[in-house]
Amino acid sequence: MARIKIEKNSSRKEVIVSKAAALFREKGFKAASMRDLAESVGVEAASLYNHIKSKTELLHEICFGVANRFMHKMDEVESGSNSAIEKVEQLIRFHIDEMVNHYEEVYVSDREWKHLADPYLSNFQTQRRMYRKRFAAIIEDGIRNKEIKKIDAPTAVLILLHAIGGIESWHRSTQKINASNLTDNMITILVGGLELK
Amino acid sequence: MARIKIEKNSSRKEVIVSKAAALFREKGFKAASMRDLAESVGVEAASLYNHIKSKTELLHEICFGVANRFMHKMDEVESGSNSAIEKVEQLIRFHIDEMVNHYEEVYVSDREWKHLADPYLSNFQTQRRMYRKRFAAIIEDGIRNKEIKKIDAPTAVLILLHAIGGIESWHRSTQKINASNLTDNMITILVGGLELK
DNA sequence: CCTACCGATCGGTAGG
DNA sequence: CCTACCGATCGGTAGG
Repeated sequence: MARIKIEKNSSRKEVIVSKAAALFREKGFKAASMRDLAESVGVEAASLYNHIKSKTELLHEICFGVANRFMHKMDEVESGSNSAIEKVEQLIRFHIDEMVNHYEEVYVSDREWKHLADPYLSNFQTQRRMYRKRFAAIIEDGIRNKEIKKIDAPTAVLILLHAIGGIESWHRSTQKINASNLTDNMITILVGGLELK
Repeated sequence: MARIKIEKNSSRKEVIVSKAAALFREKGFKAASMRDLAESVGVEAASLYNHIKSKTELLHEICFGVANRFMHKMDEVESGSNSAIEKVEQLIRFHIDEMVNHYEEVYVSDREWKHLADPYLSNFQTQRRMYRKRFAAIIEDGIRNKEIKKIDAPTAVLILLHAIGGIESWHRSTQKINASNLTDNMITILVGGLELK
């Protein structure tokens, strides 16, 4: 009985977090009100607080959910035995996959993290900085191995991440064909620009 | 006398718009209050309304100021007699220049335009769509001329614009050397990926 | 999960 | 350019 209740509560919370992500993406964190969210969930605003502690808690859940997935992927890619250029392509494909399948959450964690409160804010910023450093280290490996052009690795990382994260049409192309087309174009343009000729 | 007063007012307004851009960039449009802005200008909140009509008017000024500059540059580039790849490079350099010299305004017009009210909102969206179409048309010319790889032009435009617009470190590198380094890297990575080998 | 409600803050106005 | 102030809306709580 208690077990079932916990499960019900946590799935209810997941629904709220997911609806919050959609709302925060559409209106921005500050402009989205808890009354908006309540309406989209189908309850009164006060009822939301039986499942969550605060509005910012919703933002934590979204931002760290995304950050954790990226960190785990980075662990996986780093420990693999692929070439640097293959690792870069793996990461690009993962980012695209995240944009296609978790568009709202990724978008929000990318553009609304500034509204996190401070123990979480600096934690998030640190994770972000580390992720980028590890990504740049892979590119630097590739430069040393003569797989990748001699470019500034941190700049290349920013270009890759923003190029992918900026495309708003990912979520419109849930049709796998379109997403796959977009992905191929992306890789051609981005990796084509990186590969040693 | 009247002349001088008008000039004083308009320069006062320019200061307010500029301070607003810095504040909107830092906190986001919704989270930045008119009281914050008043403090940064050095007056009481109510006094701002002798120079501006509303908070959203500030956003109009910022967004359309940027949009107009981009449109004029596009006119200039289009009417030139350079090759397609040269035109693309001109536009990239202009975007970078805008990021270095008008960071706050460009950042805000890029990420806070959603908060425009509706006659302005759709106008802005249309201008944006048109700019991207004209940019894509240049790339398509380049593809036809065999200057540029056969890629999807609209996707390439989004990649270019977001790659440049996403770099937060532009404004930290007002030292011309750093900006120039960043620019060269950018061109190498982006155009290098576009040029026909 | 709801009704009822609170204190804080917001954009903006009146009047001088 | 300021003081004084308004109505609306916000995140969140009490109590059931």
